[in-house]
Amino acid sequence: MRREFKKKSKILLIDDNYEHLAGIRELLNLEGTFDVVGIATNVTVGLNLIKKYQPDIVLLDMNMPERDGLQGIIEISKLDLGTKVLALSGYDDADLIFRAMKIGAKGYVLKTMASAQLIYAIEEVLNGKIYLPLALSSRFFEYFQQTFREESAAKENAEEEENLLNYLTQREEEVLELLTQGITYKGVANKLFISETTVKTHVNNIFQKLQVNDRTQAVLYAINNGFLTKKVKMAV
Amino acid sequence: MRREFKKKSKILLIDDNYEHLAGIRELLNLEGTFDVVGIATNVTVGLNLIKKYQPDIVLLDMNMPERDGLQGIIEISKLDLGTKVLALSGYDDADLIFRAMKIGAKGYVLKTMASAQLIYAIEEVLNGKIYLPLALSSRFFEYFQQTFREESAAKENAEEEENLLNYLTQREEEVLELLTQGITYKGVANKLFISETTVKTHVNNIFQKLQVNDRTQAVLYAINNGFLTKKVKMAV
DNA sequence: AAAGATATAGACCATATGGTGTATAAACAA
DNA sequence: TTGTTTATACACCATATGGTCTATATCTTT
Repeated sequence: MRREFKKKSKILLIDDNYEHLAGIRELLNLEGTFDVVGIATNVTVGLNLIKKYQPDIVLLDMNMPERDGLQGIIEISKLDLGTKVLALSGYDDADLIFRAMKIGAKGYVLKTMASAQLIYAIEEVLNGKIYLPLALSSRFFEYFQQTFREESAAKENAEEEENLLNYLTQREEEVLELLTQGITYKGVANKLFISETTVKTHVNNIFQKLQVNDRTQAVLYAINNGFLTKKVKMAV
Repeated sequence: MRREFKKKSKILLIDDNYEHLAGIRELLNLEGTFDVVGIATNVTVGLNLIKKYQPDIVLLDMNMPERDGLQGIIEISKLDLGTKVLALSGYDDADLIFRAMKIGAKGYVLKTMASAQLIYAIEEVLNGKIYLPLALSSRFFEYFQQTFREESAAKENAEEEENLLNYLTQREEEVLELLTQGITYKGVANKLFISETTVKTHVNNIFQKLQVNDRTQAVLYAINNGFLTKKVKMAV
């Protein structure tokens, strides 16, 4: 009796176009190294099949009515079965690609692409890689950079204009930090082991420096000018 | 006299390794379709050459001391000459790739890659495309998805646990919105054409519903629970 | 018709907050 | 040594804020 050394990878297909669904199944069966454990024409059915058969990878059509592909990716990842999702779509819509990749698709291929490329994509994803064809990654990056361009432009402006927070002394920063937590003067005094009047003095100085005239505005200024993020800031 | 129909693309090279610099220059000169207008071993000199020669594309080494590659990309884009930047690096450091692409590099290639691939990358970028070799885009996406995984996990939690903001009435929301702008009760009263005591009543109800006991905490709750972003929220 | 939710508004009181001025000790810079 | 900055602290006072209760007019829902 022959032992099977290489277990076939379990694949599940979800696509509202049944013709296409059947076509891919044929293709994958012919290929021989895959085991198509199920097909579904909508996400709801697909999810049940995934729970039942626990496929290694799901080929998921993005352009479906009702619960669409993006939602599908989210639902599948919520199942927490480690199922990999390879997104399929008829169009190279940059926004769709971006969102799909962002929420965790392991790859994205067009239906118009050669079957060999689909097979390759599936294999790459099964090997734990993320696969996005050059043509699509190009679209992705345009969108990606455009998205961040505005963001960084805004951030730059914010950093260009002088930040009044820089004038605060060490102690004043500590006080302000506590204020941004909604703590009362008395509370601040206790936390810092100083008297309440001292806190008031610091607070007044903070108001002067930030050119505001009450707590709320000071807190808002701090939040809007990166006071909190300074300490946490990702190096992205 | 022969007319030149295809103008050679102007290229500038920046790399602190002179050997490598000279090597690439040779390669590009042999290729014949490029015109290497300058080479520099640091960003400062490079910037000056860019201003002088206005190259179409800059090959920029990422791993340089002092003003490094990332900073270089930023500086170049600040010149606002539309100069395209192709990042060069010895390593496939995911973080570096991610950051370079984020701040606008048009491509990223490894020094170890075949010269044909470098030429191809340059041509793609010159044609207005963004080029990231499959091996690198794969690294990029791993990092990209990881970065967003935590973010979306946090967001999901925030949305799962019931948001006390949902209990606010229309009017209370209006009042809260004004509070988040640091406006005083009297100010709110004037803006909404109601009496100050009415504002106080609303505010007290808001405190009850949000389970806080002062303005600052209410504002913080609102900010931390997407009160403001609800209206602006990008669909990213 | 009755009950409930909402927006309005007042009284009363306690406390928190903000404004201004003054003062002292320590650390530091000119 | 003198002047500056910083952290500390208090007095005094005005106003803003918050807590609780009551009350009315609409409007909706049952």
